[in-house]
Amino acid sequence: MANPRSRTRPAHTAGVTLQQVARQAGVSLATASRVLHGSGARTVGEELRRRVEAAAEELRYVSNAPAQALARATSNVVGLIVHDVADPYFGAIAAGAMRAAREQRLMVMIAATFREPGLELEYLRSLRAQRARAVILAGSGTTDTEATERLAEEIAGFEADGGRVVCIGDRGPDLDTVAMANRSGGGQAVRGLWELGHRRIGVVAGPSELLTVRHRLDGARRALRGLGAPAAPDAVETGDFTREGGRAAAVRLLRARPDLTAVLVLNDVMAAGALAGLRDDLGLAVPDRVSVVGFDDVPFAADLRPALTTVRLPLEAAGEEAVRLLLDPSGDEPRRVDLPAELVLRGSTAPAAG
Amino acid sequence: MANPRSRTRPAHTAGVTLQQVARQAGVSLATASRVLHGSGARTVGEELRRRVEAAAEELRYVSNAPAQALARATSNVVGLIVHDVADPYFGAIAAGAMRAAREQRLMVMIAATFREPGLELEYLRSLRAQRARAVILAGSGTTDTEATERLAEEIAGFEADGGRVVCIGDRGPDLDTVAMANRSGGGQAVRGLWELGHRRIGVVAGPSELLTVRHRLDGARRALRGLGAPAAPDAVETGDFTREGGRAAAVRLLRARPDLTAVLVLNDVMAAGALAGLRDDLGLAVPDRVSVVGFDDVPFAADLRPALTTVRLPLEAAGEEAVRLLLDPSGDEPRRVDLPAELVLRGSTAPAAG
DNA sequence: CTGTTAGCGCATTCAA
DNA sequence: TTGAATGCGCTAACAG
Repeated sequence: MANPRSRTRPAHTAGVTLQQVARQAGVSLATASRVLHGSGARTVGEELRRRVEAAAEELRYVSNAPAQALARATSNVVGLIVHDVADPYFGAIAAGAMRAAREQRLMVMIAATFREPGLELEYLRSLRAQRARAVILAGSGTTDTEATERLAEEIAGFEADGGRVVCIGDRGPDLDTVAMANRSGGGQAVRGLWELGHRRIGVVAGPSELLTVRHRLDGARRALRGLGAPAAPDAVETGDFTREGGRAAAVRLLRARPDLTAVLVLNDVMAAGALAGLRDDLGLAVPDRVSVVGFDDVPFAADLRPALTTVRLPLEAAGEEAVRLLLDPSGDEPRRVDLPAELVLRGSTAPAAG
Repeated sequence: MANPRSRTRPAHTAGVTLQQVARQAGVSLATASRVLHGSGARTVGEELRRRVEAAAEELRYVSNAPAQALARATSNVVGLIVHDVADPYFGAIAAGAMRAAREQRLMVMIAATFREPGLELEYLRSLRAQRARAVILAGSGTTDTEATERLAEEIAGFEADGGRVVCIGDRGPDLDTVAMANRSGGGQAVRGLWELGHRRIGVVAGPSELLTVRHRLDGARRALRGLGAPAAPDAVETGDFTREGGRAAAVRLLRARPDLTAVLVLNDVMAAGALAGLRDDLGLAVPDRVSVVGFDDVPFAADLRPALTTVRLPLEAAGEEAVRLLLDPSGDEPRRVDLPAELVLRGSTAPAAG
């Protein structure tokens, strides 16, 4: 029954330690530490350096990050809290963050809340326990003041311990944040439709407690008002930030307001669902009967048919910037990086009929 | 210039330690440890327990995971190495893994190699340094024996230290693996096309050094042979596992072999590109002129137009199973979980013309 | 340039 | 049930 190369192993056969490497190289622990983990400064002689390196190689030494973290009181781990890694929006942000992290030799610990409200707090706490050097809050803020309050406390605690926090999207004035132009994007979308002749424009929105949704919607409304749009009762339907949520909301919207000639959907994943709903559930042609604009410009947006006109957000760049902010030692002032939005016209929009 | 709530902070104001909690509660360090981190066993009296909990709460104690990891010689961190988090294939796997990790109260450290060959090894090493309790290798294995060899060594070392490794997709007979039915899927795709009357079937493949590609292709070829397909020179074009790679390869393929009536594209992301290439670059109607089958059934596959017929793989389940294997203490025998593939017929395939 | 020493925060024997 | 003591692997003064 025994394998040639047996896979049995006690909990932890322990690994090779720095001490062992030092002994083997005939130097002190400190010297071994200096050559193997020393911060650049060539403060060790050629000969000893060589011996330590040889010993490490020979013994297949692997450093112990937790021990280092303990001794140094700081780690090279950064946390990234998202709603859902499978969502292309967060996938793109995560990709950007990981690319930047690689350059800085940081490891990324990702936590997904799966949109469960309390989990963000819980994960921030876990990341704090891990002594992550910093945490990126990639998900949207919320109008739930109670939750926001508690999160703020946790953030303050984390920062008091020397950790850093960067938010993607506004969460509060005294936090470092990378802000994408959600308001401006909402405005651009509406103006784009307006220029195509659309006057009755509806909106399919995500959960109204999300700040991101609020901002996008706000931008759209402001633009509408600025354009002198009829002060009709708002044509806004809300759904989950998912494909099915978008589908259902779009169907509801156009059933209630068949006079609409255009719909702004506040995220591409929902827009994919909206396109399906309009076509399959309602038999409405896009863009001939109704134009559709999405938000985010996730990778598949251009592959939908009709190709989705959408507000492009620099998602990967946001992830990269967040990591950059993390490392850039800040003074007393909170930092802020603003990233632009840009309307990308594709096939899902057309001039208003009539 | 100073802020009301000043954001200045020394490198690490240190956090509250267990020792402090113990002192505040008037108990020993050991007792505090037992109530706050104790493994279930109610080994501490009501009274003391209460006092410790109160002190922890009051002091806002946050445990120090690196210190625990050091003392216990084991952590609650698992690593997940993928090619690209923004790729929906890996996004889905990651989502499954994170869901399972949550149930087990594990933290997930994700590393993305961005398809750079050497990085997998490097990250495995880093994860080993982090003393991750286990690592999931989600990317495909390779035919590069040199690299495979070195990776195997690293894995062996990691396991010798008590770490566990699970591969998604075959990498070797003595490794725990979650295998998705790539061969079977390739066969099903071909048989599906055959039943629709297609006899001249081409393949758009990913990088030929990837085992995943090999297996899918192998399954397709086997099926073709079994069906008595003409032993024509292979109609296979290779490209990157990306949208653009798929587009270019599909265009090349149909330029070289305009007689083909169907194309199997070995992954959905490439298939999206292929659809675009056939339509926009070559003006070939799908499915009327040529049928297209993808692989994976990523979320957007059904939203492409025509909706993509594809081989569905249980991606999320694979991620979940991998975590499950990780925790399930194994005996000496390597484990293996086989997950099925299933052809999903949608609009991108049609009966062969003529 | 190199070695000695004293912790980092915690889990865990071992005694009491 | 509780506490005292030891060490996990490493870094960072501090001395030489």
